[in-house]
Amino acid sequence: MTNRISNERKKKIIEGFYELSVQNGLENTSIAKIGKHLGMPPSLVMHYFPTREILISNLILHILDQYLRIYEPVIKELETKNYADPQTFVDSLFSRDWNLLFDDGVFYSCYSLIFRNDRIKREYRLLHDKLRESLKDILDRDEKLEGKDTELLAEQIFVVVEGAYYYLSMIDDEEIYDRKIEAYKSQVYDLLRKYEVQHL
Amino acid sequence: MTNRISNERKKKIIEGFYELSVQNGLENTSIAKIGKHLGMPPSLVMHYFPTREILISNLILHILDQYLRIYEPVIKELETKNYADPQTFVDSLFSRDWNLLFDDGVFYSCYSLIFRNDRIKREYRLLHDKLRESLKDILDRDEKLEGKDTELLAEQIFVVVEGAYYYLSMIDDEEIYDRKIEAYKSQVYDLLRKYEVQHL
DNA sequence: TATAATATTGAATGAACGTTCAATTTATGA
DNA sequence: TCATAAATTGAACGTTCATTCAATATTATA
Repeated sequence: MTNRISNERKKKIIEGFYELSVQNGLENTSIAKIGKHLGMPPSLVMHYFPTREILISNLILHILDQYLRIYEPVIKELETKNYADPQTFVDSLFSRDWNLLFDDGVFYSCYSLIFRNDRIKREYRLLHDKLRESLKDILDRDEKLEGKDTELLAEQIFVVVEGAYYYLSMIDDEEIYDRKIEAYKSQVYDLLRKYEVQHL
Repeated sequence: MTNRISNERKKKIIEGFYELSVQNGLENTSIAKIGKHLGMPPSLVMHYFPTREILISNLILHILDQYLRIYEPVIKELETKNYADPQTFVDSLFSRDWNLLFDDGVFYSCYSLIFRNDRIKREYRLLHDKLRESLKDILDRDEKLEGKDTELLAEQIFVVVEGAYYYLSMIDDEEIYDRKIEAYKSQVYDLLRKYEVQHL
């Protein structure tokens, strides 16, 4: 392959960028630092990513990709089993596991860029809409929700999930954290129940 | 007063910092730029805020202060009238007005700092807890909610509000924006209704 | 009014920034 | 194997950064 080396390098650079951003923050991670971290001159970094803006843009694609990947196994499992259990999906949304796989600091740093960069805004929007659609698909397979506005329900569930993690990021105390996450989870269950009951 | 000039200067500097951050982003606003913006040498900025870190810390206090001030009139009104109408408060939470008074870009930029700065995290936490307490106070005055877990209700309402604005920041289309905000509002109304009904 | 404290200036610092470029090494395809 | 293209190097660019400092102007206090 002509561009095998190129692709590998690009991947390594973005990963290095991500790692350093987790440690020191996005705004404190320079091209020179990335180069040093990977044992290459900054000019090589710029050979693959001509400007810092492009570099950041690719970092964001990487992050959004990782984010989507977190949901993948759950979505796949539900698809192969061909059995849709919304509760399982909701549980996985609130599971601690994937919180460890992902650094919210970098995610929110990049998120804050949407306010002055329309392309980043569009990419972020796309990710969130994809996640909502995935949930809608799962909800649509639940017979108890037949004929219901599952799009709206999915939206409402994610609003709770996203508001929950926004606030949870400020909580250090594990006990409080766990208590709150249970409260949020039951808030989502209530939503599900409300929709199920409605057609009686 | 000995430090009248000092206080005025400090205020002006923070306000200038905020204004430039709205325009160009927090990470692109340097001490030199703040000085130029206000017609003073950078050394004067540093005379009042010895390091950039202190400057940012004060910017955050300023932002949190502004944030709280948005809710103040509503809270005051409800207190003086001594009549608690949760719905009015919820409406004001979703009113477009205060969205114009406040720049979410700077707010989220500062928010992203909580992940690597414990003091900032604590300050952000404090703000959010204050807001939750304010809502709880209002809910407690509603006889229909007597004996209910209003603390939990307030928490659940804010989770929706915060999740809502997180997602709404990605929406440019006014029509979609308005439609979504109505959906989120009724989601909160449902929460209120659920709690009211429960004791029947 | 004299003195001490504070506010303000402007020049200077070295470090780090993103970026450019010409030269060199390595890999690829004919 | 040879030519061409891609990968890699290292030095250099001008700019901006946060910060320091000594000197001067202004204000407050006694």
